[in-house]
Amino acid sequence: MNSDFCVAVHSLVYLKHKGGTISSEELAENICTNPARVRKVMAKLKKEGLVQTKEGKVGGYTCVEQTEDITLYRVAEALDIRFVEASWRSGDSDMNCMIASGMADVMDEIYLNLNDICLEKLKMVTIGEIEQKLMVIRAQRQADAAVR
Amino acid sequence: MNSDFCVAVHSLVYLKHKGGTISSEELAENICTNPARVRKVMAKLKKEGLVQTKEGKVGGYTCVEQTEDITLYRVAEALDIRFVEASWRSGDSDMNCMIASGMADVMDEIYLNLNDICLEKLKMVTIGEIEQKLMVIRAQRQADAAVR
DNA sequence: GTATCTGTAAATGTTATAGTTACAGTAAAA
DNA sequence: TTTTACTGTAACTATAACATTTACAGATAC
Repeated sequence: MNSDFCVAVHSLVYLKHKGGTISSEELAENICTNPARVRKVMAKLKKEGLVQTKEGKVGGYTCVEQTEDITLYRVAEALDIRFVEASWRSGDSDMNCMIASGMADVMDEIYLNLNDICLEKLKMVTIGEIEQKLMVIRAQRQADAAVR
Repeated sequence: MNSDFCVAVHSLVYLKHKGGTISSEELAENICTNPARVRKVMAKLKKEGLVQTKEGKVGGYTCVEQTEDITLYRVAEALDIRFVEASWRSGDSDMNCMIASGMADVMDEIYLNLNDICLEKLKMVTIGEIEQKLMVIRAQRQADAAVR
């Protein structure tokens, strides 16, 4: 699995938290990657209406105004992420063997099924929740530091 | 995700279906990979008692006799497979930013959670069921061919 | 003792993934 | 209207993960 999903989620949390219009360079710096990669990922999010973009000077990315929170499911769908997938397939459909000829399809089906379960689970997680979780983590860290 | 899981499941189905002792070379041929890879995977299955091995002449691998069927969960555990995992982590724990410093951990937790769900699901799938599914597929193919 | 297997490691190819560079198109601002 | 600072996108390079190949020590049947 490639990590575009991380880039997308990280970007969305950052946009939501900071507010306003933010460039691919600033996002890339925070994510620790390069601006071109960020732009590639964000372009897909835009296509699905999860962010707004603005070209030209003072351009960048902004959160779409919305009452409801974006789920990670929508992010995954926008990027067409496959969480569970095997690039390699065993056997060969041309072989004259029930197992060798059918195994790859059976495994693909299993992986597809697992992937669907993951997507379903991600309907329960939102960008807002992740932002909150990060705030809690920070608070804990500060509390720990104060004790020392 | 590497595809050792495919190799393991394919091998187990083959062993169960054919019966007897089978060499890594025969398994590799059916799976369409190389014997060394098969042996590496099978060694882990042996460690967890999912197959028996025999070295020397007339050696090879055999199904463990068992009343109950092996679940794919046990196979995944034996190989220590991570179905959902990102090799790449965004941000940097040393950065002075709540998001950049905490994001990787939050994402890891999400992936770990998804992985657990997948494992749980695989408790519901057995080697025997896959064997049966392959037999059904073959029967369908033969029926289709007869009609033509 | 020889043949044939497993177990394992080291070296090599191959493919997927991330990074880099570059440039056309767009829009604000000088 | 020219400059500046962005996005969008493509082509190329670097790196890391993955699979293959080769090799050989150890085990066991014949």
